[in-house]
Amino acid sequence: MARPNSEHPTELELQILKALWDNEPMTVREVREALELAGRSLAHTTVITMLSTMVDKGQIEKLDPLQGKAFRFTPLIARNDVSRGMLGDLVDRVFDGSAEAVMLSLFDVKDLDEDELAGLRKLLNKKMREAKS
Amino acid sequence: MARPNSEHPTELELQILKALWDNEPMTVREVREALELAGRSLAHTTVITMLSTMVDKGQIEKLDPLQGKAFRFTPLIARNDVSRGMLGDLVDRVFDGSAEAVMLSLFDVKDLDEDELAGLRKLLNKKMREAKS
DNA sequence: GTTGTTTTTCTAGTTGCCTAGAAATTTGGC
DNA sequence: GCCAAATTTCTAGGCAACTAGAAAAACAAC
Repeated sequence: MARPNSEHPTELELQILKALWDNEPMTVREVREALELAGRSLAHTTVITMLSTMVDKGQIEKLDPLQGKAFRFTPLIARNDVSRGMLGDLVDRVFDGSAEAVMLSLFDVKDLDEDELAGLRKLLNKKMREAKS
Repeated sequence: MARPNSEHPTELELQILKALWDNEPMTVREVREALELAGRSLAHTTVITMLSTMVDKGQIEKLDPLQGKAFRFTPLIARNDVSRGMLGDLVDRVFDGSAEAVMLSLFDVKDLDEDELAGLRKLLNKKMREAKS
């Protein structure tokens, strides 16, 4: 019985994607340095292995070297698509699809001050105006 | 921030917890049937193994049989704590802690109608009134 | 073209999650 | 008490994610 295993990036894949989204394309060495800064120290070969599997999965693309010898990598999937997908998955799996439940938990998770709450309401109002047309 | 238990239940653990939250305590057989209804057919022994490890992890508690021979299991962790923890984790990991980004994605994830949006705004207004005191 | 560095390929191991069978135990029915 | 059925214990294995070393290949520089 195969696991449902949604096609969301794993934790390390996500960290790598975030680095690439911020600054694409990157060489293996650059990715490794970015991970180091993010507090994840990995061997060079480990990063290579990860990038290879991510290419196999179609998450990123391998670009030929410009002048040197190092391949460069660039993301093939969009940040918004990934975050939307992961949020949607969580909403369904944990909150049984209830947006209200998510919102309530969100209040608990982060201690939002008045300004932030006002910002959220602004978003909401905008969305409501859109919904009426 | 709210990050006491960084150990989240796994997917199957979550499914079992949801069954228990809805209807505790439950025997192994009852849990297995609930999982079956949820579309996850497992061998009896598999369910037992899972429940045992969940007891070891402190997620649930094993209660002695009442009249029969079957142990009963009841959750030790609250639904709200788990969902809050998992949402908080996602917010940090994927959305870099931005509640606004979550909200925007939430609009994309679910096609909320006017009533649902109104419900969300109601929640928000209530929260804002609370924030002022 | 030889040397030393960087990068890549190949290979392999560890861990956690999930899976379940065989055997042992317990219970209910007769 | 004895047997069949249900339940639990013990044990084991597969897979995905993550990790990285040794060896090979590519390159820069002389």
